[in-house]
Amino acid sequence: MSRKPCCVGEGLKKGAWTAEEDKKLISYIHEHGEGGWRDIPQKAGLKRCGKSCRLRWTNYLKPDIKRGEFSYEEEQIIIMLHASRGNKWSVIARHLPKRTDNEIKNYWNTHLKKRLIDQGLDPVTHKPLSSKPSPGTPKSSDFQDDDSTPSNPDEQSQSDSTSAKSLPPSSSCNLPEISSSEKTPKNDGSLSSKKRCFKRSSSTSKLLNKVAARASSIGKILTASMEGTLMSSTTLSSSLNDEFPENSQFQMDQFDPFSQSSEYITDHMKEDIGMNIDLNNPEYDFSQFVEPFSHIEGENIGGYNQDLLMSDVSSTGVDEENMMRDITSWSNYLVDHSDFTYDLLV
DNA sequence: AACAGTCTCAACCGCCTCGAG
DNA sequence: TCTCGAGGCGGTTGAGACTGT
Repeated sequence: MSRKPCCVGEGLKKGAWTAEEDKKLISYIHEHGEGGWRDIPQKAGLKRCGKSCRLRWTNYLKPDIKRGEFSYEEEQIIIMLHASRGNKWSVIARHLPKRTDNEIKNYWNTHLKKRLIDQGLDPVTHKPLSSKPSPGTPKSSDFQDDDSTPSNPDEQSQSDSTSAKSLPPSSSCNLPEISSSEKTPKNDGSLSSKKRCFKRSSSTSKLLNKVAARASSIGKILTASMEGTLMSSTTLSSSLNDEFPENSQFQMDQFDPFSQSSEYITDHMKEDIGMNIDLNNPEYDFSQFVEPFSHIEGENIGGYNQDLLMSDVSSTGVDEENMMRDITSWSNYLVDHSDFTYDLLV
């Protein structure tokens, strides 16, 4: 069955939108609301097709869209979700409110994908590109075996995405602690950029462990969410965006970067928030863990709640178990192979 | 300063899904 | 059940910006 293109029409304009066109579209939607895209161009006095209007609105003009550089947490969420879902940009976008699927897709293609390649990882499978195992390749015991099933059997190219052998990407060059003056997005992934980012400094180990701790935190939250033990609708971001307190266990002088386990770090995260909890206890009510964070005022990039995750998981038919294996392995990897992570990138 | 090569990302294209009739 | 159309989705393109020589 063939269908005529939706945007065929005499005199329809293409290409970049002008400020005048934007103004017309915004004005019309403010007055009449979204929907009925096919009729909008005529009613709004635009020589565009309805589809173009919808895209312009949803991707750029909508008032609650967040623009600009992606935060570290956003990057990690994208990478992890991509590892388990593949190029399901709209699914990934649901976990990053205020970001559009188009923006995430672009960011992946121009930044994150290249970074994975630079690190010797296949951006599709998240496995090493070369058959020869690299010195820091995680021990096989760090990852589950290959009985994982594709997250989406329809996508052969993604068939390995959920493999628990997936190597965790280390996006260390985008660590939030890198000063903004040093962080030149243009050069992400370039050798010079890497060298700049990874001068062996006193903060390197600290940063790597922060990465691992945060990854671990994300993993725990996702785990709890999928298990249904994440009771509150607290946000992920509030637990992740804030720097560790000054007296945190992540202070450099107390830190042995190569002997930490994710459990160690998680334990000290718990100390940081002043709670005595057992995250490894399957009976543990995870809401108690995230509760303190939910009181932190301010940012909310997440809106990363249980309902969202569960609806996402159920709608995509992802293998939750394998996804969590990946996340856990990913965070463990960063801790257990922090020396390799460093060497790889320098 | 000029040119060529590279990068970024807004926008487009075509297919898919879903709901209404 | 089938058809049709609106909206959604992911892949791709290309203009403009940027960088290197």
